[in-house]
Amino acid sequence: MATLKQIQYFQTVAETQSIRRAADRLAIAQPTLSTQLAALEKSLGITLFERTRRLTQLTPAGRQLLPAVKQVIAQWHEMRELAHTLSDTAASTHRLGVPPTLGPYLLPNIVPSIHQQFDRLKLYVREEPPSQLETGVVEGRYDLALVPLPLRSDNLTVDVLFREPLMLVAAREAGLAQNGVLREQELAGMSILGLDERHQLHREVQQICERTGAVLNRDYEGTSLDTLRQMVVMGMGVAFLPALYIRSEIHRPEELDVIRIEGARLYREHALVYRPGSPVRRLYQDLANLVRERMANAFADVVTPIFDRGG
Amino acid sequence: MATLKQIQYFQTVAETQSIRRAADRLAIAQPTLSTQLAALEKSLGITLFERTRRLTQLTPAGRQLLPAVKQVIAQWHEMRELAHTLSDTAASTHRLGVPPTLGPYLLPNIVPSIHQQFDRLKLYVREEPPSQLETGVVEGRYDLALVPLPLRSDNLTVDVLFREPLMLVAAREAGLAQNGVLREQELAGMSILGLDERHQLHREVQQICERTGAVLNRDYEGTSLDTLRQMVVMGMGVAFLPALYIRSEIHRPEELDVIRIEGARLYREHALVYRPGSPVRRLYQDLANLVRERMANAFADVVTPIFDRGG
DNA sequence: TTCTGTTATAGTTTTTATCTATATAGAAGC
DNA sequence: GCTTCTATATAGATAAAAACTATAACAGAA
Repeated sequence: MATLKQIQYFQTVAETQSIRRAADRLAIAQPTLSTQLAALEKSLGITLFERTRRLTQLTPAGRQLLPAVKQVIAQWHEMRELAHTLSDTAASTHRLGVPPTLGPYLLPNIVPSIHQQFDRLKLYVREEPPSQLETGVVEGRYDLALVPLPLRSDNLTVDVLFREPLMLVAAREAGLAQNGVLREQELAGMSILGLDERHQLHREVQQICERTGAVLNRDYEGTSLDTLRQMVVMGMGVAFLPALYIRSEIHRPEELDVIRIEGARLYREHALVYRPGSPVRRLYQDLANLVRERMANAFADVVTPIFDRGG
Repeated sequence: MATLKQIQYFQTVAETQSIRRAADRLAIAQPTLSTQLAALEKSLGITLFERTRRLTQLTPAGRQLLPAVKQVIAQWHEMRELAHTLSDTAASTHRLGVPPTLGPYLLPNIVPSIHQQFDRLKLYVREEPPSQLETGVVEGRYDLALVPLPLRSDNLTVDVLFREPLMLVAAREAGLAQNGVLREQELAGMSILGLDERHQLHREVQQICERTGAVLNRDYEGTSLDTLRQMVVMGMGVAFLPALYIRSEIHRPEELDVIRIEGARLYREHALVYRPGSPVRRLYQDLANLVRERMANAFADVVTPIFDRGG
């Protein structure tokens, strides 16, 4: 079928102009080379060499085939070189999925650290709703994903990363903020703005409302955290926003009050998920740890890294 | 060592996302494929696939290696396609050497016929003195050559092609031409212009002079047939010029007389030579015949094809 | 749990690549 | 013209590998 070995033999004979010398250079016996050469010629349907006693040189057809043969060998070497580079698993491009309510506010803070620690690792990042991220990982469209807990699917490995508080945000003129703190009971009956139900945050806020007696306003729903913030600024109500978003995007505290709710378990939890069978799960565990450490070092006042659950 | 078969297997598994389906498509047993895949992964030092029960999909590293693998296979197919084209020996480029006193005046008349009969054959033509042409063929710099007889080397196959008369050419005003014919005896003592001794024609004319009693003028020697003709036109003497040259280049008979010498064996003979071991000697014999036939059909009045000697 | 479908492993057979030994045939030397 | 030298080809044997069959292991579905 014309093997790679055979075409390497071909090239060597063409270079040395001698079957014997080529056999020496290839460290094989001369008859082996003769037969392999004959086999190649037969499979190609071409006489490649003109054998005389003095020297073995290319026929016109062989001469013209040689560049193509060299191309094949060159491409093959290139492939092996690439394989060698990729044999360090941290040198590949990994497809990471992130939810739109987390990715833009988390990644800018951790991607530099990742590139610092894994200098040849590349990330291909896409945003999607968490449910699609999960199926995306299961189906192989992603290699790993950041998703909020709890998970829908149970056949993924879960490395819990950190807990992110949800803060109540209100317009300044509402005058809700005493000293930036509100007691849980005061939430009862309050009208809360949320995202539309395609977002995971919709359900999270809904559950908080059920627990605290607040009322989720379904008349107006935001399509992104930014529109939600705008709705609050315009005085349409109050909303729960994630701490990392607030830290990233709310730069004019004069317009908005950010209020911590005393006593309530108001937070969401994020995890890194990947297929249990992934041959590079060690790398993903390392990445998870890197995220936790980065959170502990630079965002301890905002989020709570979780080191001991999952994985 | 990472064989072509293995990387084809790799590609098929990547496409089908299943070892079993790939094995079916490749018409091999599934365990064979599993084993070969494992061998490839080992030799590359990479885990290429993430095997689950449901599907077998590429790892990040495998995904990035795939394009390189496809390149190798594509190049290989290209090579085989080229080989298929070249398997028709008449589809190659053959290196043809010609002497400067024949090539320019013969080739324009036969190359079209060659391309007509062997439509995919290509010729790479170079001019050199006949002695260098001979060694060129022996040493493999040429595949075949047109050379004048007799040959220096005896280890070449010789297909004699045709006999080309040498005609005496004189300036019109010399008044030598009776009815375009001169008797051999009248040459005695005549001063003949010739080419310099690097040309084969120098020796040929020298022998004619010795035989007929003419005198070769060594004071002025031409460097090409064209300069020799100019010398005759300028009245510096008379010269023997090959019939094919005369037919090609002497268009103004008013300036020059072309004279046939009665009784003298005034001609040179041309042959096609190539290495006896050449695997395409059949093609070269066909080419030789084509030249003879072309000469017989279109140049019977100028040259005499030789069908029965050599080859 | 059992059944089903997929991949991996074990053991065997077949194929192919390789070896050693030797034949063959030009080219060079005597 | 014969012998010798050197290169390639051929023959037969051996080793390596690629293929097969049978079966184990294992996850997901019924």
